[in-house]
Amino acid sequence: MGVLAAVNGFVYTGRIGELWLAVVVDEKERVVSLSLPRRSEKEAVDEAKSLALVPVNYGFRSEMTPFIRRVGREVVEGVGLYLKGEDVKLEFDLNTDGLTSFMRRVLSVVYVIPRGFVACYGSIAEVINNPRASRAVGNAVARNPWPIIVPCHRVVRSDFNIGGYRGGLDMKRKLLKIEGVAVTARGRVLASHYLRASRLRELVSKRGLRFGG
DNA sequence: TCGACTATTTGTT
DNA sequence: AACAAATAGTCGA
Repeated sequence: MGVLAAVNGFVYTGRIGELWLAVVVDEKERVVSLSLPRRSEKEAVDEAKSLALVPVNYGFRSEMTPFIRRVGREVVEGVGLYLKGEDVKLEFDLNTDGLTSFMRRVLSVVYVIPRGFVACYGSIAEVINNPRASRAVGNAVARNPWPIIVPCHRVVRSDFNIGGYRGGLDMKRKLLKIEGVAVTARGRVLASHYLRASRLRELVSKRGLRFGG
């Protein structure tokens, strides 16, 4: 009964080493959502489905077209290479229909945080001209349907604690380490990796709003 | 310096 | 009305 029309889609699953990744791909070959690498296939599937912001009528795997299957495979392979430390560009066609305007602004900023850098929730709030909305930013980032592709693991707390992560703090630490961001034993990132709001704003004006505003 | 705690704050369900 | 991956402040050890 939602305002949003449902789309037809499929869950593609694949292995990354011992782990599983699930990707929801719609009929137009756009990525609706993906899971983080999980220990079981079911866990990954459940997470990917729960992160989808668009209502999806899921079809059987046997009904997947080769094109849809290819998108799923490319996402899994891309994330797999990423976790191996390769500097791959994770650029995919995304279904952004379910994003609220606030999430669009927040994720647009998160999208431009470069590899090897972090920014805090408050800085993002500042950049979207809503300086006191840091907590709401956390709320929005927590529902990011495309973890790793939209690098929400690069968002940390203003006191340099790394903050929370849907995929677990170990995963967040691992991702940051892969990108060359040092995390101390106490779970702090070094200030040298920290992007100030002014620099973040410059990056946004250069790269544009990936998800609109 | 560090934790524990408080008031304040905003978008979403 | 309640929640969340927050923040800035205080206080005591």
